[in-house]
Amino acid sequence: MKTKTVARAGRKSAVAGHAEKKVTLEMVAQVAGVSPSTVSRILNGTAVVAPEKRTAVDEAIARLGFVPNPVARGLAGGRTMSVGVVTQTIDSPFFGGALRGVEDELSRAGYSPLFVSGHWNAVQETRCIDMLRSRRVDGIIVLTGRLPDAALTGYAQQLPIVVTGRSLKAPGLYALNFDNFEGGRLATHHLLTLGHRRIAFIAGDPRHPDAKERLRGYRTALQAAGLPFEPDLIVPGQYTEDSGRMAVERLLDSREAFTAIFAANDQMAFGAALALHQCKLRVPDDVSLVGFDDLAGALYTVPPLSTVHHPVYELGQIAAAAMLQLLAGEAPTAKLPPPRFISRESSRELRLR
Amino acid sequence: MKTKTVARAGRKSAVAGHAEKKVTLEMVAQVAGVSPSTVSRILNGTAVVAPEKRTAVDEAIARLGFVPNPVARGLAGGRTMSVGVVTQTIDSPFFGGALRGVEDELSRAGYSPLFVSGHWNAVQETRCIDMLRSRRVDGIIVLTGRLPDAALTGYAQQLPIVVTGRSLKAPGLYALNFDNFEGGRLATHHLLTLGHRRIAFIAGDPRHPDAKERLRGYRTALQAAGLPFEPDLIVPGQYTEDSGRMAVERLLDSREAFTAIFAANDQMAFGAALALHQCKLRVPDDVSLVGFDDLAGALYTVPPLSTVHHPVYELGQIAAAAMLQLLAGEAPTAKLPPPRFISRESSRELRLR
DNA sequence: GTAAATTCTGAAAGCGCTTTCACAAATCCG
DNA sequence: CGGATTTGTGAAAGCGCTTTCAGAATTTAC
Repeated sequence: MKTKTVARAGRKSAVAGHAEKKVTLEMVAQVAGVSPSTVSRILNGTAVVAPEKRTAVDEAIARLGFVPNPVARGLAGGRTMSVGVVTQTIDSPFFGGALRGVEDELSRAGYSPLFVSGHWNAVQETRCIDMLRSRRVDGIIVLTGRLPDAALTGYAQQLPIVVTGRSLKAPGLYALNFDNFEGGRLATHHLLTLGHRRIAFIAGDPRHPDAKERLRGYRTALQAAGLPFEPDLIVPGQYTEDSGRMAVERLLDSREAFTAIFAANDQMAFGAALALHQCKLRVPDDVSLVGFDDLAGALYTVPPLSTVHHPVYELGQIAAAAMLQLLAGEAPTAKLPPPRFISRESSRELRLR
Repeated sequence: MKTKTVARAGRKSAVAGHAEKKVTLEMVAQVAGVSPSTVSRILNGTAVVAPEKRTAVDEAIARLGFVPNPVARGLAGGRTMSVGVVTQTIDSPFFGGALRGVEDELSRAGYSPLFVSGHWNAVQETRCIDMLRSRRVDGIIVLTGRLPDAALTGYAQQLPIVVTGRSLKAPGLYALNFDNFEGGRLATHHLLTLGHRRIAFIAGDPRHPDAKERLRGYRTALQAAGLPFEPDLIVPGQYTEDSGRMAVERLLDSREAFTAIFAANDQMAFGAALALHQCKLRVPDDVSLVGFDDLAGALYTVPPLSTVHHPVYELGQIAAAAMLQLLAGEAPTAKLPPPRFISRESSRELRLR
C-alpha cells in the first residue's frame, strides 16, 4: 500500500520535474477571498454575486489557470457535460460525416461526445446505452440503429434522447428523419427523365425503415410514369459495397434486361460499378447508375456518381443542436433539408445501341 | 432552488413511473453485511478478503444489479477507465479503421475511448489534449498529428502516451510506426518490375514524416534500378482526393512523359484516377496507377487500386493494447506488421502503344 | 422608524467511490 | 507459549465540486 503511494507520487513529482499542481476551486476561493460556494456560483451563473467578488474571482481563476474538474462536477452536480452518441460503425463512410457534425456542434457548447458503436445490433446498442448511462452522460444521440422505438421512449423518460432515422414523438425525445421516400422518388424520376424504362433497383435491408422508404419512392416514381413494377428488377442488398457487387452479378445472371441501376445507397452503387466493370459494361454508356447518400467518395468514383444528396454532416449537427436544446429545457424544432438530386456523370440519357 | 429540486425529482419518479433508484456501493455493503471498503476491495481486487464475504458481496451485487459509478471512481481513485484518442478527422477513411481497432481493443478491457479531432493542427491538438487531461483520462493515444515530439514526451511525464506515425522513445511513452519507406519502395519496385521507367510520384505534405519516407522509398527504388531521379516527375499533394486530382492535371499540363503514377496515399490516387478519366486516359491501359494505404474503398474503385497495404485496424488495435500495457505498468513491445504490396487491376505491365 | 421581505454569502452536507489508518484476529517464531 | 508479524476488516477522511440551509446585510413597505 505504502509503496504504491510513493510510486505514484514519484511519478508525479520526481519524474515530472515540475510538479504540475492541480488548482482547485477551493484554491481559487482562497485567493479571491471568498467562499467556494461563491466561486461555484460564478462558474455556473447559479446566482447573482457582487460585482467586486465576481471580478476578484475571475482574476484569481485567470491567474491560477483554474480549469474546473468535470469529473468532480459530474459527481456533485449530476451533469457530466458529455453526451453519448450511438453510431453503428465508427468508420462508416456514411455515419462518419454525422459524427463530425455532432462533434463540432457539441464542442461549441463545451460538451464532449462519447462515441460508441452498436454494429447494427439491438443487443449491442442496449449494452452501449447502458454503458453510456453508467458513465452518466447528460443525454444520448442515437444514429438510426435497430433498437425498438419503445426502448428509446423508455430511455427518454430518464434522460434526453435524440434519434435519427425515425419518426417518433415522445416526451424528452426528439426524432430527426430524412425524407428517404422523396429521395428515392427523385433518383428514379431522374432516370425516367433520361428515358430509361427498365430500371433495376438494388434494395437495402428491409429491416431499415429508410431502405423501405427508398424503395417506396422508386415504386411511386415508376407508377407516376405509368410504368409497371417489375419484381424481377429488384435485387436485395445489405448497404455494403460487396452486396452491391453481388446484386449486380445476380441481376446479370438473371438475364433480365435493364438500362439503368438505382442503388439504395452509394456504397452499393460503388460495388455495382465494379461488377459492371468486371462484366465489361461501361457506366454510363451501357448502363446508367445512380446512388443515394452522396458520400464523400461519390465525387471521386470513375465516373463520378449521380446520387441523392443526404446532408449527413448537417444531420449530425442538427441532432447535436437538438440535444443541446433538450438539455436546456427547450423544445427542438429543426428539421433536415429536403433531398436534392445531384446529377453527375454516371447517369445519362438512354441511347439506342 | 426548491422548485428546481422538485422538478428534477418529478422527472425521475413521476414521469419515469418506475423509480430507477441508483444502487450504490454502500447499499451493496449493507445487503452483504460488510463495510463499503470491503466491497471496494473486492471490486478492485486491491486486497484479499475472506471467501464467505466475497461470495456474500458478489451475491448482493448480482441481486441489486449494482454497477459501479465511473464518475465517482474517477474522482476518488483518480482512474476514469477512459483513454483519450486524438485523431485528425473523425470521418477520415484512413483513421477510421484505426479508431475501430482502438475501440474494439479498449472496450475489451472495460475502457472507453474518448475521440477528439485535431484537424492536423498543433494548436487544436494541444487544446484537445488539455481537454482530455481535464477530463482525467487515464492515458492518451495520439494518431500521428503535428505536435512536436517534445510536447509529447512532456505529456508522457504525467500520463501514459501512445503515439503512432513516429519513432520516439521516452519514459511513459510508446511510439508505433509503420515502415513507410519500405512501402514506398515496394510500390515503386512493383511498377519498375512491370517495366515502367517514367513513374510520376504524387507526394504528400512534406511536413508529414511518413510522406517524406514514402518519397524516400520511391527514390531508393529508382536508384536501385539504376534510374535517375527526375524532380519534374514529382508533384506535390496534400493527401486529399482533390489534391491528387490537381496534381495529375498539373502533371499533364507539364507535358512530362510518364507511364505510371504512384500516389503517396490512396485518397490522392482516387483523385488521380478521376483526373486521368477526365483527360480520357485509361487506367491501366494508358497509365498504371498505384496508391498507398489500402483503404476500404481501394477494392471498389474502377478498376480496383493496386496499393500498399497499411494495417490501419491493427494499428489502432496495437496502439490500444500498448496503452493497456502502459496502464498496467508493463512495457509494450508490439510492432506493426511490415508493408505488403497488393496488386490489383490499376497497374499492369508496360506495353508499347 | 420599525417590521417584513429580499438579496447575497458562507458553512456544511453530500455525490459514490478509494484509500489510509488503526485495530482485532490469526499466524508466526524461537 | 508469549511476543512479533502478518492478515482481514471497518471507520473515516478525502477526491473537487454543487447545493441546501441559514444567517447577515440590504432593501422595501407601512
